[in-house]
Amino acid sequence: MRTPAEHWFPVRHYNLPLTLSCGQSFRWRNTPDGWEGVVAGKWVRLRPLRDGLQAFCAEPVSDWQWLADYLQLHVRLEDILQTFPAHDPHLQKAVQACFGLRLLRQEPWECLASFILSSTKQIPHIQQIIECLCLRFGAPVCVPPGHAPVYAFPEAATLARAGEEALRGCRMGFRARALQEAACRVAEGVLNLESLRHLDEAAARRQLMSLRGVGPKIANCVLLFAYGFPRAFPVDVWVRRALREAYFPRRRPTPRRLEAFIQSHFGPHAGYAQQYLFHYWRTGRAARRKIQ
DNA sequence: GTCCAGGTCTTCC
DNA sequence: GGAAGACATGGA
Repeated sequence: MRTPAEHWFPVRHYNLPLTLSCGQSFRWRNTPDGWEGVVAGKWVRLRPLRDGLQAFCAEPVSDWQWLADYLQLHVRLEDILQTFPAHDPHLQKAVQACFGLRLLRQEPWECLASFILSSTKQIPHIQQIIECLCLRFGAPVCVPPGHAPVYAFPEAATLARAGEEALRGCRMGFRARALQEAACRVAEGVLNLESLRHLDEAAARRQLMSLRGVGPKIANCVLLFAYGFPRAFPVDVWVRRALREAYFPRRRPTPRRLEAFIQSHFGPHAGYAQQYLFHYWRTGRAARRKIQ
């Protein structure tokens, strides 16, 4: 009989619901008992509790560092926020509205595969596709007694073997080809995702963009959410909208000028700023227009 | 029925 | 180098 494990992490300024639901990861579910997901192959339930987070696992855990790393609990949010431009009312409003939003440090393969599936899809659809993928191809993980079965994110080798047609069965459409090819490259070791940790940002981006279906946006998502490159700045439809409305209301900047603006304006933690703008624009646009 | 979604690739000028 | 269209699917 395995004994479940419980742990309390002290941390301040950590908005757990926002962090787990803001579109950087896709497998967390809000249940009456807390937020449930799979990290490092383990089923986890998380709850905000006092000045910290309470974690619950179905198996014994001797060392919780893997979860602290995933949640980036050592990061002092105030240190990051103070690097943001002081005179930027748009970003300041976004920070106020989304205070406590954090960036996670995800497993590279799951992050890469998830964002390959994200192109021109709404977040709920991405979640549906990934759930289907885990159900069909993922290994079962240990859950509490009586809990519905939960599956890990599938290994690259499993998806490589499954083939494109089987992947299409998860309703991912044309993205199946890119996912299957990426799975093959990773499974064969042609692309070594672990080795990217030792490269600089530009070199790691080039490696990721060598994959079909991975352009600058998806590469930047992986650089930011899985490898923690703090300046990586994914520009999707919402962030492009935010940048145009807030900083370029009159004329559209060239891609080169936009890139220069991003890196000079948002500073060393541009990626964090991006996530605040993304979530603020995506969720609060209608309400914000009423105020203006 | 039409539009749009955490894009990318190809073609064409 | 940049604009336009194709690519699948589902929800609003």
